[in-house]
Amino acid sequence: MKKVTILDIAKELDITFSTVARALNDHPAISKNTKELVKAAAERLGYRKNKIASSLRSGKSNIIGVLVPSLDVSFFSSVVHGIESIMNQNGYSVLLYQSQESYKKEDKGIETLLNSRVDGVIASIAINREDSGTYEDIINRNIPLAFFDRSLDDLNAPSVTIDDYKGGYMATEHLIKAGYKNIVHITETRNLAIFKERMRGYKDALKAYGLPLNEDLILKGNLSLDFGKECVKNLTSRKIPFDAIFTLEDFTAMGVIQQLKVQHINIPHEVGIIGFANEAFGSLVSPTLSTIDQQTNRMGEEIALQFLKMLKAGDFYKSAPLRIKLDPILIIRESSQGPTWENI
Amino acid sequence: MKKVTILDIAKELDITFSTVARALNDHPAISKNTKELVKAAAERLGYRKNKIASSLRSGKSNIIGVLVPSLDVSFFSSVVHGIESIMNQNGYSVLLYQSQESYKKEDKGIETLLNSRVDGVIASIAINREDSGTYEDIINRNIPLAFFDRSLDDLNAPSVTIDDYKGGYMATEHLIKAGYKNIVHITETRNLAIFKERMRGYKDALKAYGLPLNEDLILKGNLSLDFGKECVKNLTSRKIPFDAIFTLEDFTAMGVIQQLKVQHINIPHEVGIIGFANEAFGSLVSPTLSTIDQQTNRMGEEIALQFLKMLKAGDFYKSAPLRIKLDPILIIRESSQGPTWENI
DNA sequence: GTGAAAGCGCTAACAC
DNA sequence: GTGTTAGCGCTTTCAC
Repeated sequence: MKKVTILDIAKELDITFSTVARALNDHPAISKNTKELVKAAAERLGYRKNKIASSLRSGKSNIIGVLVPSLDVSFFSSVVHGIESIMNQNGYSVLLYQSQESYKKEDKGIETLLNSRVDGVIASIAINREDSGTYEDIINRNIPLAFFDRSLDDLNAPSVTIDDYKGGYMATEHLIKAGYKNIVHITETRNLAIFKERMRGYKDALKAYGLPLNEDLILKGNLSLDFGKECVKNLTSRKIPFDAIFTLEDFTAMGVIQQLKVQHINIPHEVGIIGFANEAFGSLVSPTLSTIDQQTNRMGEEIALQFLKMLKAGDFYKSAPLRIKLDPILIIRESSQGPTWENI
Repeated sequence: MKKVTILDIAKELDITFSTVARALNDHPAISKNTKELVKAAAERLGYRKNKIASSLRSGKSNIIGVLVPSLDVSFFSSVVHGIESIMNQNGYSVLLYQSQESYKKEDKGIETLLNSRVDGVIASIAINREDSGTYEDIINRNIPLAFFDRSLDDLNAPSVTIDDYKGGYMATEHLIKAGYKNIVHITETRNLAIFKERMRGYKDALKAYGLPLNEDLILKGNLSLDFGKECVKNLTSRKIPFDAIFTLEDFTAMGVIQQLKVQHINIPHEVGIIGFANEAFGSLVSPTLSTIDQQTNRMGEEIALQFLKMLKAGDFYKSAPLRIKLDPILIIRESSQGPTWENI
């Protein structure tokens, strides 16, 4: 099939290509009759508008760049799912880039997106990012930028995150109310605001309920199922008393559960557990895992809608950026039903 | 920041813009000295190549379209993860489109990708697609097309799938060898080759081991956790004897497990179970779920590499398309350890 | 209501 | 080794 342009349609109908262009774009000054003729001819010839040419000329690509650490993490793929759905409904396409949790690849990604002349960028930063670096380029070029979940708050860009502080607080408060007293928190060594916030929530909840803050009960490492196991081994071998664990995310919690089972420590009666993120497996494992839901789909949709507003508004960095914090949702399952044996 | 073009660099250095263009593209005929000067100036002025302009002129966008049902399904997000990683390493970007399992949205997606002048399309078809429809447009335009997992074999396009027949056979064979005799298969009503193949494998394995094929033991519905539960209720209420279940995918298997537990039927001694897909939760649930791994990351990488070959080769539809079938991997866990109580 | 013409920022063929 | 020139297929301003 030969590629057909508006010129071919123009020749076919013996009118000029500018009339064709206008007809195809539903320009008001074109008669209904002409429009119909043009559209019929376009269909007949198998015409497809060349978006590249129109982007070059108009300066708008109708593409937005989405930069995430990795689609292999369900949290991100779920948010991207939401973003693409909404963007798609509004006439935008999504150009995807994964940083693989490396700020270097992230910088390369921003460069690629910028070169591709995306109309905007939605991003969630890599775990090892130290400075705002290349992100500033986006702002300097006056291209809309928005963050979700992991944001750079120094930059004047809007963001949609969940309230991690509140999530940490809720999780800890739930354990306290369930009757647990020596609550361990497992967190990350690496420097990411969301994890710090969760820990801050943990600490404040303890304080609010008059429980002592014991630094021995805060364990730091690199999140993973195995790290969860290690933590349990570590605590028990050091004979540190504890009756509940709040982990920074669900996989670590799962490691904790597995190791406790190995050591025949009853969940939830001897040790209560709550994770964070509401991974799919939480409702399927035994005992089912209490957790904090992050409203991933809602986050994707919310950031996309926010972004569309920005695009319409035009002046992206004039006013203070909107920072939306979604409420985390406490999901209580079997793993934190309370130490009912404690009175024995 | 004003947008800077090769013309600005040319003025700055008092040379012509074509020299600048060549220098930036590392053209061999340009002196090392000039190249360095140009690159330094580009850096200094904050130049970014306008990919849109270069795509328009060269006819290559260096973007490939990826069309999948939904990123909310871990199988697809995992494959897309692999595709993007490889493409990215080879200088291509990924334009993402989700069909949401609707062939209408899929058609719209193909149109969008074609309009965006992607250099190729990698797709996995929607579950309700009946004809090859718009996919033919891609081929007619001589744009490389490749499928993964769910393909349209009528079209002359390469594909990477797993050998679903073999997977079905392996799963069934495993149950037989473990000692189960009355093996149920739960499959889909909707018409998708991959599910039919799994069933064909099931049937052939029974035959190969001299077990009778009982149509009562083949249940059809819409895959879901709830459907798994229903199947168990259905079988037990109709008092149909069975001692193992092979489900078309893991979530359905999970429903089966949950319902068997409710009815206090022991797994794996009274009933053995194997799923399909190796979802993340399989190793975390209790009992851990035997399943068939689909090599998702490998599939993504394989299809991407295959695709890059196509792009280099140039003549996309001249020869018979390569259809790569990856071997499924049997993963044996607790849920199918065999009916050791049967001898009691 | 339609036509004419310019130009978006590059690539690449042809000069010298 | 570098300059000249002609588009790629649209959008958009200015005519009439």
